[in-house]
Amino acid sequence: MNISSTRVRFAPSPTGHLHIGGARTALYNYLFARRNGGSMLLRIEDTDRNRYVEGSEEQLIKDLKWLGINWDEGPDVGGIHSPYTQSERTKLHRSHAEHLVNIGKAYYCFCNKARLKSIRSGYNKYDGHCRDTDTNITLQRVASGEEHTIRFRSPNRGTTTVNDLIRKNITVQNEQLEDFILFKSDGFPVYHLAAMVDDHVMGITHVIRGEEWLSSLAKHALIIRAFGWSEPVWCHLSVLKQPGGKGKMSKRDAKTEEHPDSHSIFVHDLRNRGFHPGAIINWMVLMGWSLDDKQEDFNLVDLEKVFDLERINPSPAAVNFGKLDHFQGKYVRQMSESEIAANIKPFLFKSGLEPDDTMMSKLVPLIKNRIVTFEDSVQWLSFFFKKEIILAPSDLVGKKSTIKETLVILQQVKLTLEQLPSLEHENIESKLRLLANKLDLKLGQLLNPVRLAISGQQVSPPLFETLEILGSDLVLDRIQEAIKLLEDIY
RNA sequence: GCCCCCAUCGUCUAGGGGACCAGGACGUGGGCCUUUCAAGCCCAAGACCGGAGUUCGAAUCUCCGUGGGGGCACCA
Repeated sequence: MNISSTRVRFAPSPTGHLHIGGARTALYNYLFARRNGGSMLLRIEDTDRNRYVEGSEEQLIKDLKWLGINWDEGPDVGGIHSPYTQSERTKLHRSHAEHLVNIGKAYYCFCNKARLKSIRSGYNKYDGHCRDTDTNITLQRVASGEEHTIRFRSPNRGTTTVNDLIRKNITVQNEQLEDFILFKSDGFPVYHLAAMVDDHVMGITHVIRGEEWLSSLAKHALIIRAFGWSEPVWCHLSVLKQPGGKGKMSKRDAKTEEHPDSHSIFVHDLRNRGFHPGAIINWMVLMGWSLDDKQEDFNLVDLEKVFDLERINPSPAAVNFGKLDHFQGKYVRQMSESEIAANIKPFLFKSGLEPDDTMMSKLVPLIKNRIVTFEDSVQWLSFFFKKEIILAPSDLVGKKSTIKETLVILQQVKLTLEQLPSLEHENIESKLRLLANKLDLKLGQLLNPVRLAISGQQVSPPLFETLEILGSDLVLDRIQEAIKLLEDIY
């Protein structure tokens, strides 16, 4: 085994759905590991039993895999450092906490929550009440089963300096630190201890995580130094901000009047909306990282070759859903038509439409430049499948037109189409162009009532192809229906 | 209240003392194309947070403001 090779981890807590902030952290870890020929681990940090959400671990794994982010070791695939679920490692954490007590770097604390609450009042730090109690006494109290925690003995003078890869040296005054808890009275470790122990034992070389950890970085470095271990390379990613750039990205669906182009920040919602994982990856990777001033289109394979921690931008990035749409549209346009068909199908079925493959192969070319998400296909195509379409007669009449004119147009078009042996779009086009000419109308003026009559919509895929696919029975029926409606109000 | 981080077009960013009256992308406005809507192509508007300092020279280095963000638990 090459013990010097790069090892990174994504270590989420199973408290809810994966959102794009977490996904982006996972992505950066994954890419960095692949770039360096190293290993990526997934570790579930579930030491807070109160916040545990049933099923979220499975969902998280599903979402990551869907995005194409994989790992070499983890709770689902195992590995030489199993288990990868933190709550199953508490014995290890406990023994490490006790070791710190033995070497004088930590101590048992018997203060109850009521007392802590009373001394804290506001932002006061722990007063060190149990810090200097005689060891023989504390050991006895622990042995007798008295409820206790283990606290880290923080230095109260001097400074602690830690180096972050993209932020350089970060120095804190030690007097700012308190004797924080390493091990809780419920028998579980606190994150600070558990993560550092696991990272060390699992051979993690680079810790790439969110900015929210920056303020406890000194604690983590102090723990590692107390054990006498060497530190990983630290790399703290900035947070993601709301679309407008004001405030932290919020978990609620951000689609509002202010941000009409917004989407949910949860990966599984994006998936259900019909986004392609590749588009999401391309979009996410650029929030806080760039290669240069030339290339913005990347797929996972590209990124695995060029991703670099040094080019991460430390300043917070606002989420821009418009750009997600852009990458998604681009993705669709470069996909093959059969691929698009395969992606669209589930959405059509979900809406109760039942396309077969030959139908799909005719339809996809008409909409592939018009859809953004795969879900969009539903509104473009549903009138092809419905038995009846709902029409308001007034919609049939264009703004600059009259009921009479519209009626004439529809009647003439119907007549023209009836005379065709079969509906082929080239043929329809030449005949209707002639008709427009004859009636002294622009082609658009002639076509719009027809579009409405057969689709029920102001906008539709290109009309001539649409008529061909619909077939003459349906087309003539719908035009006749529209004529009837107009006659009723005329 | 205290600590820490960050600061280039509306947004994502390039830039790392002279190559910058600051480049690209999304979005926006306009044009071309056109049967609607798109797609595509072309054009345009649009930024170095403020103030000191260092320097022959500052978007770039330093300091101070200001603004934004993160954190200060027997949460992660």
